[in-house]
Amino acid sequence: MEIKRFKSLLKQNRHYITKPRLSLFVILQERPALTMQRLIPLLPRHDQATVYRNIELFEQLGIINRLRLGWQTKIELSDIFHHHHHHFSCLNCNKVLILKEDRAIEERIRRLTKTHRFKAMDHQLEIRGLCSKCS
Amino acid sequence: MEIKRFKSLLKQNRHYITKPRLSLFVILQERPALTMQRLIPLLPRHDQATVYRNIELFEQLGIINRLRLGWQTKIELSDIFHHHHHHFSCLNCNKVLILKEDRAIEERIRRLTKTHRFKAMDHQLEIRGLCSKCS
DNA sequence: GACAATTTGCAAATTTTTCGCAAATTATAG
DNA sequence: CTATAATTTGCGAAAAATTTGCAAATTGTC
Repeated sequence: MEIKRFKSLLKQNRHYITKPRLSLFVILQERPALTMQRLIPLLPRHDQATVYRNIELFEQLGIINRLRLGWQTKIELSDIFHHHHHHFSCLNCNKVLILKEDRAIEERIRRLTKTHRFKAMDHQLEIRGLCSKCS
Repeated sequence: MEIKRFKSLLKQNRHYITKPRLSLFVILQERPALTMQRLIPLLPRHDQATVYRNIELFEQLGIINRLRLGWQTKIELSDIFHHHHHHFSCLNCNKVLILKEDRAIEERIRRLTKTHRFKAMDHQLEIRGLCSKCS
């Protein structure tokens, strides 16, 4: 269960396990990349300030990533909780398609970071264009 | 001169070549990825509404890209005007390093999009972590 | 269960982005 | 070069998005 790891991640960092945090996590698990505007109404029992504060916290803890996909900034669970993947976003219909991780690319990235002496923590690849329906 | 191509791109799309647009373009050429907050004060002779409107226009025309680099959303000229490249951003000092394009990755991406029947227009890769100074 | 610490919800403030419109600027035609 | 038509700008104001302060509620610890 991912939720277990979520909880222990909070504990490890001395944050409380609260209802708003749990619901937020569950929603993020169920849905693909979401904008803030879509996310907030999905948590009607909690204040939007709470959502903002927890999204901020989750980002700091590496639980989520904020990505610019197409024209919008969206939020999604990070690789710790989802399988690592890349995105294809359609500039016309705004849909996002998940591309599963590609060995060759991953390997190449690992090399690159080594050469440059970075300590890479994660990476994201977005391909933008038109999906099969829109082109 | 890039500025020539910039102008003809505007013309092609029946937009006027105006002073605010020219200064905006020049600034974007001179600087690496910028946030809106940094960009606006760099154009003190023009209203921020004008900057917003033109950034919006530039994005539609593909002149710029908005990227989420590290914790911030930044703006930079697109591949049409810069050499295609990728980003490494440091989560500690917020600096962004440019990684020049990598043949292997590019090739792999081309394959991927073919397989999925996307019409890919561009793509971006961001590697996040700690730079050599911060790690 | 009691106590201490953190978090929440709410209202209000702040920041960011957008809008309407008159005046200025730009392109086009003569 | 000038007149005309169309677009864009600057400004103030509005709207939207995000953050803050603080009392009350919730959570973790003993």
